[in-house]
Amino acid sequence: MDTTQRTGQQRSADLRRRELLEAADRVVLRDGPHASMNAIAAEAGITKPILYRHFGDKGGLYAALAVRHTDALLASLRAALDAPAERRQRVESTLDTYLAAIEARPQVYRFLMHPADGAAAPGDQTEQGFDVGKHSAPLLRRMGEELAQVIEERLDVGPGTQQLARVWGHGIVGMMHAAGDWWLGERPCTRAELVSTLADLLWGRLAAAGDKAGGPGF
Amino acid sequence: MDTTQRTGQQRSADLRRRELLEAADRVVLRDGPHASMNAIAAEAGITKPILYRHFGDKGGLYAALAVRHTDALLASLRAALDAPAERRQRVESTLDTYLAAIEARPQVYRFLMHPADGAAAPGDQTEQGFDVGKHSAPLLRRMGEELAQVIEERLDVGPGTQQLARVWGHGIVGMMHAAGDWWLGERPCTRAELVSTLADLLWGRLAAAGDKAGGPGF
DNA sequence: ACCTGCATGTTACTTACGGTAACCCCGAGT
DNA sequence: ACTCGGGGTTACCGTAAGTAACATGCAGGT
Repeated sequence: MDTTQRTGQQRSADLRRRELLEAADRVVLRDGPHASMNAIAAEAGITKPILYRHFGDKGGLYAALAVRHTDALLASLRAALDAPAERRQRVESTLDTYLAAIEARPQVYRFLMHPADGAAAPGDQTEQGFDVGKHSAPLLRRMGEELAQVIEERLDVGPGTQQLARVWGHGIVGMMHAAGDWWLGERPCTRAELVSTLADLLWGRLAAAGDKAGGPGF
Repeated sequence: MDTTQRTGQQRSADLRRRELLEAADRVVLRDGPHASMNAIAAEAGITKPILYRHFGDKGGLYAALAVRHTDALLASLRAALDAPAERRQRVESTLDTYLAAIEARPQVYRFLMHPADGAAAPGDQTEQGFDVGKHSAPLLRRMGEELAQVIEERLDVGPGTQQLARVWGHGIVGMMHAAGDWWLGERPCTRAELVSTLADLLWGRLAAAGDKAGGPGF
């Protein structure tokens, strides 16, 4: 086959793939992460085997979907993180960007945080341990690494910066995630209040606070 | 039926339930969260319907299992949190207790962090939104609330303490969780180093750090 | 002794879903 | 006219959740 033809086929295949992803997106956003391959295929106007030809298995499809959304969110976060402003301002802006994203499209959020679930084939277990320590959604890991890199590049904390940056990166992302998840479920305050309170925490207000009268102190 | 007989039956049922939970525990710890009801029943020396009679459905069984382990872990954490010592010491001790627990029994950790997955019955969806904002494992929520309560009881941060305590509680727990998960997977440093670095983060070292030379600062 | 009530247990089934094998159709190239 | 490859379908398998109907064993009342 010559180059032109091959390109044509490639293009067509890529377009098809995109259409399928769009359809899958609609279904997942409508039915949640438990959407069946049949449902997705039906939404796309085709049948299961085609999905499998394109994505291998359910994990592959979900991974492809997740990468799209994750890339988009990470781009927004990078923008907030790179803006020219004071550090506190930037931290608040990044937190707010993340929270605004999960608030605007909770379904996407829910989907991204859900681990693939389709990794453990029967009888695949090496030794007796399965996939310990890989619970977190890829999105969290990627955000953690991204933030770690920014911290390492920009912050001066003496020796051991690299290690510290990674710990802090994952830690801060985890803080943001957990607080965001809880907030999204209960809505106990405005987004701005949440952002400010979290930034306060990062700014050491926990250490600075006084003990409450009467107790042995916290 | 008179009281004696009823008590006897109740006791026996409770004992049976405990035996079943023990068996389920063994299987889940051996095969991971994907353990089938058949496997669990086999381990207990019985068959499926009995499990269903006792626990309703798979979610029920898993919830019962999770509560056991969660209670145990929370008890340890409370102990560390309530020890008579300086605040920083206590925070570090609590972090270390958590990390030691997930390090010692990663399988349990993995299981606890895994959402039940068996909540979405087909056709149960109210409106078009499913269970947005309830992604986090029950363990995380419970730890967050617990910590929030301690903070609120012990810390003096002026007005709005209650709200702030809950945000911080969930935030700190999330930080601990994400950092712990990452650390458990990559083991980039010792547990003590991780604890110390995280405590540093909570103690405001992020805000206090200087900008790296050459950049616009973080 | 016999029947009744009830918890305990079983086999065998249904349903749903991920994944796959085998076949089909149609347009392009020779 | 003929085959050849890509896009598509039907029909199927294996597994696992959940259930219905049937069997068994042990109290207690008559």
